[in-house]
Amino acid sequence: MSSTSFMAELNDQQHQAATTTAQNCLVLAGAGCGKTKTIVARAAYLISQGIPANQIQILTFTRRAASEIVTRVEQYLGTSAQGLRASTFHTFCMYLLRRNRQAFGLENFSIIDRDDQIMIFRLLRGKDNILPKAAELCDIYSFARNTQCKLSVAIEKVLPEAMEFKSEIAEVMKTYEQRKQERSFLDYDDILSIVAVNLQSSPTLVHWVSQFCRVFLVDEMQDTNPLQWALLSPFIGKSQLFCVGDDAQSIYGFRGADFENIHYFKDNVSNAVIYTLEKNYRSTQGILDLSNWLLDVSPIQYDKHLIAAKSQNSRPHFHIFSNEFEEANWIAQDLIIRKKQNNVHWNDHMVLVRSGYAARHIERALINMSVPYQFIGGTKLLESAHVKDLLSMLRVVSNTQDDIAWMRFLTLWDGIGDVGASKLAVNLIKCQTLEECCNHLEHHGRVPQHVLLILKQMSVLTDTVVACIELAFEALHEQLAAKYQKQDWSRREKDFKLVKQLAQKHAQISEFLEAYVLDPISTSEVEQSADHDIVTLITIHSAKGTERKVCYVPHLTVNQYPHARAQGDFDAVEEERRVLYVALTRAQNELVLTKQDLTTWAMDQIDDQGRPVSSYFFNQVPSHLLDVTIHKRDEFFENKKKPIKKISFGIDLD
DNA sequence: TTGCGATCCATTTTT
DNA sequence: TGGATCGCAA
Repeated sequence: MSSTSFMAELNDQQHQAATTTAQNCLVLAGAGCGKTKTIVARAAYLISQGIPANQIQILTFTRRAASEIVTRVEQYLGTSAQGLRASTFHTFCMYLLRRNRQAFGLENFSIIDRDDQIMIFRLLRGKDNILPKAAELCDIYSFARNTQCKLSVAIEKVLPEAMEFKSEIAEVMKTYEQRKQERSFLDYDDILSIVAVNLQSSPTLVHWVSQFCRVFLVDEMQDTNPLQWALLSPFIGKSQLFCVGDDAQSIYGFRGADFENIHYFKDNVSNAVIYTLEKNYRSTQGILDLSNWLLDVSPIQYDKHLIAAKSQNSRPHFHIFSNEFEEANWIAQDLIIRKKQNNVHWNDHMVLVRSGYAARHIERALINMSVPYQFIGGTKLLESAHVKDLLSMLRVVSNTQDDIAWMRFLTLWDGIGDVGASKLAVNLIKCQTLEECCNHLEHHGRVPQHVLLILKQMSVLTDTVVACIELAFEALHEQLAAKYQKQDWSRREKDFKLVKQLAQKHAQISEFLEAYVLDPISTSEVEQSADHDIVTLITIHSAKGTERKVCYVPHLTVNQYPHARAQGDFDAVEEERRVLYVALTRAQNELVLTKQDLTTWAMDQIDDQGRPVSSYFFNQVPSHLLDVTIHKRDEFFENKKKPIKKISFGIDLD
């Protein structure tokens, strides 16, 4: 498609935004109103106006959104958009850091992921049980970094009950930062922070960046947190800012995003022009009616009322089962029936879940019934324990100072536990070369000879990543097989093939490691090539920006929407509402909701004083918005095709 | 100190 | 369901 015919597809509002002459602007757009399309169109327009594609930087919040945009750009603009960059904030910052390490005061560094962070916190925290768990400390720390707030504020927000240990927590945080400094570790937040801090203090640096980033196109603006804003704000007046967002889809509060941020845009950017996109091209009116209703009953005024451009209509279906097993099986079966009867593609179907945990039930059913699927948002290939074990060898080869990797590697061997490993690691990071490290370990005697030999071999092969992975596998496979024998080793073993496959694209170990800390890739994404016709199982957070003809939203029970953990916290419950809103608005033609509880509605939970502390979003859903089907337990077992009776649901508010 | 077995436990979301 | 944690023996 040529870019001119692509521009012709836009409606007036989209066209106006895409061709604006404003230096800075904010596009407020509801779900399905063509946000991504407008961003792509903006890029096309700027290119047609003579701005080189490689001076346009698209920023997104998640990797998935970034790759979605890349696909759309390729689809619509083809080669004319070559050189256009679309990346997450993190990848963008890494790009800057790599291009000019000195400017950011960096020599060597290793990027550590959340697991590594947790490991450090675990070491620092010790075994005494008073302090919050390592993972919780990690969350508090990260929240404080992302919102640029005081520790006490972060504790209050993330884990209020930990307030009494504030001074101890502060001590741990201080040591954590020292430790990172000593080892040249950068955590996720450091990547953004280093860039932001340097940009703010150096106009030269801002100027340098703005030369190849004349335009920033920012997607999902509502999810930007103060740290990310600090990254963008130095460019006000230097580069163009074109930001797109929807406050009703703000679901990253836990990462420090405030859904009202977007409303402050005008205050922060003096000459900003605001555009609004209101027409929804994605869904049927029935789907939008339910979505609109969900926002309407919120105490927060979202002031959103999506209107469908589509004329065809269909009400969402709500299927109720007696247990989650039947719920999951029914979904798998329904997928099969649709595929057979309607001759549709698996591709047109998506199952949206709240968490990786929730996906398991569905996954099992899909596997049992042989429905081909990919799961996006679960445990990532390069985050799985066995792969990290293997990568720990590459890490120490790449950086002998990486004590976290040393510990992971050392604890694999018999006779070395936590304590022994950390003592050894202290000595190992004093060594200058890997050779020295190996000698030290040889002397110690617990790590097998042949493994040390392989380690030495790897050190001369740092620019042959695949060979290193093969060597590492040779060194570890026996030990790993024993370690994971009870946790389906045979399946895990296959993952190493995928790792090798990924490694082929990379020349240097360090580069390979760096790339995959930021993009650990879900296992099924590697296995299944993108054009495969398969069902997508996805977490709602990963699903922003995607759409399918038929969407299933299971687990619509009490304590799931809103989630039990959010109960009693007004902001958290409202964020849950937006999460559900995002899920509902993914569907183009059909929306199928399910839950596993035969009671048609539930009581609001009541506290000691009889005040409601939580509610279930679907408690008062007007009956005309949904078609409800109740599946009795025995029906499923007796005869799957037996007609099911329809009843009305909830209170009719008409 | 390690490593195993037993018991308990709760189970968001992403870079 | 499996993951984290605890207690105990070697």
